[in-house]
Amino acid sequence: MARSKSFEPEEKLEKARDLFWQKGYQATSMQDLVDTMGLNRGSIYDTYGDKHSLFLRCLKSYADDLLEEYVKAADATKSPLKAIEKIVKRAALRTIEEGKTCMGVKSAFELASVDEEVHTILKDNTTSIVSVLKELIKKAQKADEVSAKRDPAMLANFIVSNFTGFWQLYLVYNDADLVKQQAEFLVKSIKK
Amino acid sequence: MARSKSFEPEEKLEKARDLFWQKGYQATSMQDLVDTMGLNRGSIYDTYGDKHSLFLRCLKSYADDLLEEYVKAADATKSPLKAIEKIVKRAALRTIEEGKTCMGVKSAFELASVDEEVHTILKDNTTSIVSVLKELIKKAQKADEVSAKRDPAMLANFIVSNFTGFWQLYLVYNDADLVKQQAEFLVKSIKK
DNA sequence: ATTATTTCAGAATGAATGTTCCAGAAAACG
DNA sequence: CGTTTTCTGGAACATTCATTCTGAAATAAT
Repeated sequence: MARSKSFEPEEKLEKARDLFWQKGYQATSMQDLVDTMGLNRGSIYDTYGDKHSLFLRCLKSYADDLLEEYVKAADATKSPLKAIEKIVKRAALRTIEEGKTCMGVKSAFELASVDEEVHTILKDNTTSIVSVLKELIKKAQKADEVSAKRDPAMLANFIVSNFTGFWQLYLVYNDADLVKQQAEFLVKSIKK
Repeated sequence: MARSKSFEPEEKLEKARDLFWQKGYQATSMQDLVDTMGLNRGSIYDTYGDKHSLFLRCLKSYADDLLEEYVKAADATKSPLKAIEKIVKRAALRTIEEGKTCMGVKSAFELASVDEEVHTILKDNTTSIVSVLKELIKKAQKADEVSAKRDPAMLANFIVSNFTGFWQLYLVYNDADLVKQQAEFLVKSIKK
């Protein structure tokens, strides 16, 4: 019988994901991937297909993890407004602490306009995250923590689009306090 | 005597800028530039230097034009709050109407973390635009159109970072109404 | 041990890349 | 006209790229 696979595909995928995440799609070469994944060229092509397929799997995995984090944060807290606050603060912290710009945002601006598959992944993911926030906002409105006059979908999109703003500000200014300040004001804007 | 230059460097630069703007830096090849600028390879290298120098000139020209637009919009209106509103609505319209994502935002996410010169251009430009908004906010506060409690610099950054959010939302959803809605809410957030 | 399959290192391929270079045509002015 | 410079098309060059292929070593079950 045959020799069995000796590496963990998911584990190697994570290394690829981190590399794409850091460098972007185009700037990452197959040689970079061979070096970073510690895998043979042939093994990569056998297991994941070509560079583009590999990237899609990485992006999908990133998006799934991200969504899961939001879902968990939404569940973990009693007060819906507190949950929103927690999510916003968490987003600001990720911006500051992760050494590299959100893979979703980066990929959106690099590829979403020319790569239909990338666009679909990002659109679905954004929609899911917006949806989580929308439900929280509805709950917050019922609990009278957020003005009922506001459209929940609109607010949810506002929050998510502000996260992209966090990344851009931090990319340009490298100023952690500035991002925290923005996050605080975002929460204030939602409340009233 | 010598033959004089038969093309207008600034006019050709504009074509290069539009191409970089649409495709991004890495995805634009010298061959693309030769085709689009309608110029010989040698002429491009003679006049603008290599690809990277050409890109920097394009980005600088884009950034300068953008800043000028903001300055004009800030001057043209009597009421400072109306000027801010105008600028925000204008940003939303640009997002919707221009066929391509803001060159500054795109370049930021593609290059700002690895290209010091790009980073400097974008940082300076952002600072200038934030500064224009900051002055408007100060005036609006004196005219009692905006709460004096808020830090003008913080609000100015909030506005600019929301513009990036506009681009991201439109990139993902292609929904003009959504962006307009976001712009309206942004203005509301500033006022109170 | 034999056989089947996966691993690996790296060569080979073919296309695309940025850049330089060259020869000739075009233009401006004496 | 003759000289000088800039234009052009395109060849040339050296890299780099994604991808495929080769061949041998490693592994696992018969």
